[in-house]
Amino acid sequence: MTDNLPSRGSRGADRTASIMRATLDLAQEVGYAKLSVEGIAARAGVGKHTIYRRWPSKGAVFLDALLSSLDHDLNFPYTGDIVADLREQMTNAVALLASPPFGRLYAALVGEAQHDPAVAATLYERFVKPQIDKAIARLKTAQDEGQLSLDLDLRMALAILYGAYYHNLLLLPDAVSVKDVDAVIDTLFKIGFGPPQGA
Amino acid sequence: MTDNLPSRGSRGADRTASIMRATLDLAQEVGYAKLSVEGIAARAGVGKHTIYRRWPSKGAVFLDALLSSLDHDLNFPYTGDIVADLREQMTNAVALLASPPFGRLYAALVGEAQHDPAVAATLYERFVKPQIDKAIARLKTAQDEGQLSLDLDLRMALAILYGAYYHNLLLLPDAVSVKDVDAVIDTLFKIGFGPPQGA
Amino acid sequence: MTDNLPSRGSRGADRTASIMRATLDLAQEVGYAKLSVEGIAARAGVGKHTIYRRWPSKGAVFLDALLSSLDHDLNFPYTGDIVADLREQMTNAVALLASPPFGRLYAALVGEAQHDPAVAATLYERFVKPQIDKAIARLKTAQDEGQLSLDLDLRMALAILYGAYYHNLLLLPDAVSVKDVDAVIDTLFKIGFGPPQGA
Amino acid sequence: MTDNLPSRGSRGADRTASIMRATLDLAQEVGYAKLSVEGIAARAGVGKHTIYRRWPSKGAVFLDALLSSLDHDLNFPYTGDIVADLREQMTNAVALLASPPFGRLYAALVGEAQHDPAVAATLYERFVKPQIDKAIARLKTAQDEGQLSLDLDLRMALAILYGAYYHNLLLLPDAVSVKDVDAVIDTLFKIGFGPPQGA
DNA sequence: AGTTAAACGAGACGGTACGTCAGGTCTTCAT
DNA sequence: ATGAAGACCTGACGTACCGTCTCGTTTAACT
Repeated sequence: MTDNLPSRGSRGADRTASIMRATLDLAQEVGYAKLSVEGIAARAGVGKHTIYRRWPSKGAVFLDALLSSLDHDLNFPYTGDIVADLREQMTNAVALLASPPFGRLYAALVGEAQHDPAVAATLYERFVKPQIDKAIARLKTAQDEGQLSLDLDLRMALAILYGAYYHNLLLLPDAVSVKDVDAVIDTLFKIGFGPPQGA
Repeated sequence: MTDNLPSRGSRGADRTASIMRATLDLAQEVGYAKLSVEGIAARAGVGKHTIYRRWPSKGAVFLDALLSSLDHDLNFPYTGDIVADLREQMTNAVALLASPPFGRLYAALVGEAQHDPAVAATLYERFVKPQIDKAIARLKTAQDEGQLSLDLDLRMALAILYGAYYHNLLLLPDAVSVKDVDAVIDTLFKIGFGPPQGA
Repeated sequence: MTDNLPSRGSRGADRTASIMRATLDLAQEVGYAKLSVEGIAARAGVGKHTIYRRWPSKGAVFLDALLSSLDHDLNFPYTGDIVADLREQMTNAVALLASPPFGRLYAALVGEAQHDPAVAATLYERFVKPQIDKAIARLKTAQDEGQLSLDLDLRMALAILYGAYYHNLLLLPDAVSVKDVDAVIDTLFKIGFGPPQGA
Repeated sequence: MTDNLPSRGSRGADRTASIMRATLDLAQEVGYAKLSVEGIAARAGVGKHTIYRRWPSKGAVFLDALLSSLDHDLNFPYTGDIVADLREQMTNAVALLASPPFGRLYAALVGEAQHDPAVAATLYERFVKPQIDKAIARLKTAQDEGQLSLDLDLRMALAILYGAYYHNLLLLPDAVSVKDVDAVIDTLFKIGFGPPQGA
């Protein structure tokens, strides 16, 4: 969606940038629910059609605005220690996605994806799947190196690792903290769900 | 919300029931996004005001309709085996919340909660928190019985257990299956995230 | 169109009145071409839908507003002298339809009727035909009384009598004057189109 | 307006012709009300700017298209008999302006003139005034020859002669017929509005 | 023949208004 | 005196054209 710029010139890019900015600004000011294409257009000093020419819905604009704004580095490091690397990446991810102002906005985006299949598809293709692929690749390497059980279903492992974050972000009233990452990783890698060791 | 029935008589209950039914029917037919109070009123043969008198928003009606429709038993059994009991309850829960037609509707409800704080609060109070409390109680019992590590943060453990389901329901395009419950429980209780046992 | 008031109460009449007033005011201020339903609604302090509920187009609102505002007496007197009676009625009519502010507005209405068949039909039914019928009746009486030739096609005679006014109003840049009525009547009844009498 | 061709070459004339044709075609297909500069440009295979370079508004394009298409001979013959000559010219004029497809289009043009002063001015200068001037000249000759009363106000006489046609074209639902010309001329020149001759 | 400047098609652009839909409030009437 | 019906104001929707403005591309006149 970002790349359907008109091939004609650089005007398109300028408009796009101001629309993205206006979208984020407004979303933070009034919340996603009260965001409107009309409002974005007015704030960006742009005709409504200029928005509809590029995006099919308010959700799509918002998705682009949010994703392009958090184009930070969420890649996995490789130190040879899968636990340390996971902790590092997840801490970065949660710091980005759970801290103001992006936490509520990202939650709103995931929420909108439940109502709009197009947003869901784009969110998956543009953000979720790439992140999953990178994570799976790192886990696979660790598994090959003997750091993870060969019986581990990596996709399920990933859902478990990240699931706690989504569970808390989307269902609990309290904000998610980066410290929760440590709790998750310690629980999964050190403590375990089984009965006490000494038993 | 269900209980602010008019004290006058039993007519209120009838209206409420027909509104709930109309809401669910419409939600399944056109999807949550295209649901409207206007449509619900028309379908239920009821004035709009009769709905607004009871609920503050379409999300609230939908929440009531959905929760009251899945008023099934999601309690935890007690057989003395925490793994078996968790498996039993989670299987029931996922069977209910992930299978058609409730899967997408429940996802839509969680999605709406991201946009509407009132819905979020009600969903939490009426459904999420009670379920969490019951789960925590069961886990606590297991911990006291020595079936779970004393180091386990039960709230985090719960987020991990259920998180995988929410992660997959809300982010992945594929439907969630009850078989995933077994995978989660096996992964957490049997396989573990650590290096292979024999290592 | 005026009478499709809701049978429910008197609110409708109030809204209708304020819409009519706003329409006329705006039409005089900015001209018919720049009149808009949106503008009328804003000026009348009314939702657009309240207008669309009653009228199908801006032309229809304008027609109602204009016709109901000039609900003056355009009936024919009966003094026994057809020439005097025609002069009287036509003078009244032209004084109303040709003088500010109604002259240009009435011309605009006739103009709109050329673009919108619904406006044309309503204008004809509500205004043109009733006026024609009254005029024909008066002319018929005069014919029966021997004041008009029996060979006279009354419908054509009427078109000729009034035609000059419409010709000048719609085609000439200059304003139409009530004095033109005398000229028309004198030309038709006194001077005639034939060669000079003495010839 | 037709003659502000580019001094550069003959391309301009080609474009103008295709624009005129597209305008008339579209006007007949969808009616004047739904005509748009955008539609004309698309139909003519021409950029919008090419139209705006030549004409200030859709009304102006339409006026040019219509007038240049009916560039027939509406001049007055001179046989020495004013009644015959008037009958001849008016029959030609009405045959042109009242018969399909030009009748409704010409009415639409007169209608548009009521909304757009520029169209009104151009219509007057380019069509109405020249026709009036020719008619006045012919009437003046007849008056000088003793075929018309010296008391006759020729401008008013003209308005009366043509007025019936405009009255019927613009106000009545029925189509105007060339036979009406005979009725008008017979009424004015033979029958007269006065009382029966024998009286 | 090569250069240059206009006219050109295409269509993006900021706007205005369209006609529709739903939100949430308020009034009327029937039961 | 409760509730169905629905009028009402508001605000946003997504669309259609407006008239202006670049874009590159012909195209014809003038070097």
